[in-house]
Amino acid sequence: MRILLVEDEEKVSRFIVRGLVAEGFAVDAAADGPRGLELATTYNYDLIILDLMLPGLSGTEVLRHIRRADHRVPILMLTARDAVADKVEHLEAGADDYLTKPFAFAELMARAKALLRRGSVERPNVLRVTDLEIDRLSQQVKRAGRRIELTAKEYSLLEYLAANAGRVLSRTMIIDHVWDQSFDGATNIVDVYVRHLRSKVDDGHDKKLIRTVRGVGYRISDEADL
Amino acid sequence: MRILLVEDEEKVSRFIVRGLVAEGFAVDAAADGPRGLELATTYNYDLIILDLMLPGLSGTEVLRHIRRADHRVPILMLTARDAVADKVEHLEAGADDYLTKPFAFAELMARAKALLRRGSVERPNVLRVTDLEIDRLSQQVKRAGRRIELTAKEYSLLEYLAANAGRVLSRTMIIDHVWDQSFDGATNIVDVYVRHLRSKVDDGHDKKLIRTVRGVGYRISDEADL
DNA sequence: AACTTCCTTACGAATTCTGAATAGAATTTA
DNA sequence: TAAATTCTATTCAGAATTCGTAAGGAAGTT
Repeated sequence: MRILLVEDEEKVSRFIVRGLVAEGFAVDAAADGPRGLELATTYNYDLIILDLMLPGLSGTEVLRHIRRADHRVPILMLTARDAVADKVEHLEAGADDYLTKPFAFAELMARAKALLRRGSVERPNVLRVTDLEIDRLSQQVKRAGRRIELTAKEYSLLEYLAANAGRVLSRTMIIDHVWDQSFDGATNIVDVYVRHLRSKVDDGHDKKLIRTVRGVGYRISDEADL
Repeated sequence: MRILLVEDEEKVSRFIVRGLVAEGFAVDAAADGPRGLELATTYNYDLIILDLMLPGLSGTEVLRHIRRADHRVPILMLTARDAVADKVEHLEAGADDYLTKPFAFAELMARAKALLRRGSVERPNVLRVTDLEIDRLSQQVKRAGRRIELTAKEYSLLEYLAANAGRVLSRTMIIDHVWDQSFDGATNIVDVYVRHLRSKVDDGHDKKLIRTVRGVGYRISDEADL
């Protein structure tokens, strides 16, 4: 899951980014409006968190531009406490929810998750592929009942594969979801991490779950062949 | 434990805030009705202390709005009036208890604690993690029967971890809960306090209770591995 | 002044991330 | 079929990040 944060106050930005990353999201941060708009229109985010008061280009304008480009990405606005009148305006302009500063991070997280849930058909908390079990809340993974220790990136990749079990995911799509914008060029990072995952998830098991689809990408699946 | 105080008289407000903070609560104060209502509906408080006579929006109205939003948070009303009729009216409107000014702080505290206890099916006064015991009322901590002296911050951190035993808490969540928001995202204050706690709680014991979950945060747990 | 508490800073250690290099497998072409 | 080509697997080492810890300063208290 990839999130864009557009926030000029560096302290606040770092604070939020840190929390989101710990929750397992890939986060891009922009410190001003133009940069935020550029990122928003260049990449596909699952959620955009947008501060209203920005230098360069106001959050309001960024919001309008994004919506004009017909991006349906959920947008969570951050507003100053006294801008009550603004709220209505922005919600009409296409924001999906708002939060007044200062706010507790847990509150931001709750609203963000609510927005992320909204669009998706159903977001089960536990993913299962045969004897592989992924608990999204605690970010814990088991295979055949045994706990598997994964790093943040490994978990993020496995979750993405498992959430799309049966479908082939290209390296590009994988990078897009699991890594942040710094990965544009040619890299074999996906291959390397698939290797890591296989050694932890498949090695020692008869049934291999992570499969290569030559020329396309990777797929996790319990089915014999698709 | 988080308390919202809505009180316009600054002297009274400061007096109460100071007392509550000394008792170990995290307190937000609002000086008028609209601000109080906004805070009340935005965050989850464990208790709201609400003055009846407020500028902007009366306490009565704030009370109704909160209840209309179906918040079940306990509400303790403060008023200078002594009219029995009012009491009934407000209790019917959803207030849980009532205190007439002037009052002794001890009495406010007693009623507040009573209200906090009442709703707290899942907020036991004593937290236990194996041989670690945390008494929330006296704020006393024991490990293996031996008393442990903690500073206010240390206690607050430990209590938060123990209240969420088994769950991983991110640094951001911890800062949010134990410190004020708007902390520089780059600080390692949590790490430092975890260190303090470990030296007092875990050092000298075979079983380490406070665990690091790399890339995510910290967790207190007695289970071998979760 | 001595002590306590809170917080920052700094730096080494440990772990994770990443790109590159090489080996190997599958597919296509000759 | 053999060779060439394309794609994937695996390993490894340095970069980057994260974590643990010590030391010390600021502010308040005794």
